[in-house]
Amino acid sequence: MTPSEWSMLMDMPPFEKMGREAVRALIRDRPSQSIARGAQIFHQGDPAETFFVIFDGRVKYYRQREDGEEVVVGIARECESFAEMAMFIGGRYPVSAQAVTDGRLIRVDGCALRHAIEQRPELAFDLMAAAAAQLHYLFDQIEQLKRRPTLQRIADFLLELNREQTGGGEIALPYGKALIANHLGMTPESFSRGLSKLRGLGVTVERDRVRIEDTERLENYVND
Amino acid sequence: MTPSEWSMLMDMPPFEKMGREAVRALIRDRPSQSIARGAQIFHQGDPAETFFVIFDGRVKYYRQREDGEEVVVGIARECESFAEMAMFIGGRYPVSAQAVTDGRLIRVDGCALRHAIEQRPELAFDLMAAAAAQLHYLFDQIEQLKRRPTLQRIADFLLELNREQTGGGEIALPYGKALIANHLGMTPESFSRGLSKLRGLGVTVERDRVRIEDTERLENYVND
DNA sequence: CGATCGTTTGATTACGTTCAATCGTTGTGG
DNA sequence: CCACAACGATTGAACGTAATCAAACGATCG
Repeated sequence: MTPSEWSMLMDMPPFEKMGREAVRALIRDRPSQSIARGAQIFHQGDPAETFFVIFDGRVKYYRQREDGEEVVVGIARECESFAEMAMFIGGRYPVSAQAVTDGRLIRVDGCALRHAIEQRPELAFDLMAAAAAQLHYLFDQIEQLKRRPTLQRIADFLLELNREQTGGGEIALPYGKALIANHLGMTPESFSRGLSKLRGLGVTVERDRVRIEDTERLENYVND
Repeated sequence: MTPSEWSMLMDMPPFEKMGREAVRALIRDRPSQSIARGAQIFHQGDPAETFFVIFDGRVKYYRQREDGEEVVVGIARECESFAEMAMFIGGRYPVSAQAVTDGRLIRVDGCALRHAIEQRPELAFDLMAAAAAQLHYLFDQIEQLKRRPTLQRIADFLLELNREQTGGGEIALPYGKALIANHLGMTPESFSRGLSKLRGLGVTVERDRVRIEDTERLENYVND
């Protein structure tokens, strides 16, 4: 685990409140590990004994349907943790997780975390805040899926990416378009066509680079 | 608060682990209250100082859009708590809540709950389990919205209701069809037409009574 | 009885999916 | 180095599903 990974970890709730020694005890013998694109991190239904902190890369979590189709329900990025809550219900992961880029992450043992909480109950609040944020995010997603057409979902997604990145209208799509489409709840074809239509509102796409001419315009199209 | 309400409360996590005295302290001066159909319980964006336990009736929670349209993201029923997590993120409710039937519920003060957790950290695990269950439920919903046509969503809903109720194929729809339609992410018209189509699979509808001739058949239609 | 609300039914439209073909890039082996 | 697969993305045509708009129906209530 590199010094930068340490500092990343120590800036995150709930670790920042624990102090260096406690965190060291928490993750003791588990070093951070490199993960290759496509690597399976866990499967839906696996016993959930750990959760994860991503130092680098992206991880999709998704449900696997009987017919083999995947439905993406979220994508986590560096500096985020995920599956924190799985350990508290039936001890099984409710989704599968797979790396969509090369990256690095660390596993945190769930039992150790429980012990830490029992000793310092305040830590529970951080976890609950994370859960609440996740719930909030899913509410958003449901609202979008229910009442927003594909074009607006795409525009929303681009604007959100823009906010996360430079904010200057120059966007790099962080993963393949098929995955984005799945994430947004549409087919790759619809996503592609949607991007084309957005040309009419000052959006140009080339490869995985997207350029928004006028952020304002797109925003108020989205909030029409 | 009636004795039956007390026993309902004392059978629920996290209260059952707290003991009668602690629970009494937790809800001290707040009696349970009757709620009329249509009563607003809280609005999206309101400061979240309490959460709720429903003794009787149903409560929808939903997002309010700028254009005034409502998008239902969940419906809670008797013997369930809701909004437990809202207090841990920004202190604002992320959704609005409204009673869809007459009913009774009780407010539980968030600060008092926090103190209870600080004294008995195990309680946090119950809350986290509730959050995890909620997350699980929302994952399900997203999967359904993304990949299931209206007919299957309707059939799923009926089968789920059947499981909750008698299990014998006789179902009473617990609230208006327009609300069910919204909950399932479709228009009332589509819901109505869907019910009609299900006649072909042995489902008869009359008023708010639904009868499933052959549960098996419907189930394996859903899981085709 | 007439008014209102919720539900149903009908006709039409629009949207997004599906199926299929093409294009462009990347990577591989001859 | 080039030819050729393999993959991801795009484009096109046709279809199907659900939304929309509009009207009728039925129950409940004053």
